[in-house]
Amino acid sequence: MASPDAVFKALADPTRREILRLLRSGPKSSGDIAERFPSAWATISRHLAVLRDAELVTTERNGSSILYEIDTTVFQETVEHLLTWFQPTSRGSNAKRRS
Amino acid sequence: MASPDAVFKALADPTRREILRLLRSGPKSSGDIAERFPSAWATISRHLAVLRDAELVTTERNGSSILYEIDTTVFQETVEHLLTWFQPTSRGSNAKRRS
DNA sequence: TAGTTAATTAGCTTATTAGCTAATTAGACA
DNA sequence: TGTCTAATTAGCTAATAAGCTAATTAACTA
Repeated sequence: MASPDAVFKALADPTRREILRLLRSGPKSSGDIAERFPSAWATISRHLAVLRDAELVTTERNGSSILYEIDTTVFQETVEHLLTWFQPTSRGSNAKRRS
Repeated sequence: MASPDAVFKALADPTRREILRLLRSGPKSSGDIAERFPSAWATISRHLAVLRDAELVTTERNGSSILYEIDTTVFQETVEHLLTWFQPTSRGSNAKRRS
């Protein structure tokens, strides 16, 4: 399981968020992704490795290329993680009440 | 409005996430927060500044001290931001269909 | 097997950030 | 005003990460 650290760090970079955005329309190869960004292919490749370490994407070989696919599992866990911060513990006397 | 960049970067540090966790039980002063962490007060102070820049906390002076309070607004926006990544755009021919 | 294409890794530079101690600011209040 | 206390900012070091080009790996195909 990916650590929250890895996930938030991965999401902290705008290029990586753009890559994820791009992958919403379906799996793409490293080269396909790279050519839509001004950065060098090697740079994109490293971004992809970061996303994979964070388990935000999965890979699968398809003939001569490798397809990157968005994995929503970790997104869901992250959202749940964030949701736990929403409501105060409500044990403290200065916790605000819902109206 | 805080940028997603600032928000995710702020959340990427475990100490800052711990601080937010602590603030769930109610507003606390910089000193109160600092004494629960092994890091120096100045270090915690900088973490608090990062959280404030990301608009994850708000501050309010209370007598001789400054109270930090968690602000759930940006959390909500962030969750919504993440939710938009959940479902594929479903416009692409290789987007998976829901079963 | 040799060559070609796809992709990653190596090795470097530059920029950012976490941590520290010391110095400084900002209020509160006698 | 002068002095205490709370908190931040300054200035430093070490670690991390993004960017590049060049070198290397991995797999397909003639």
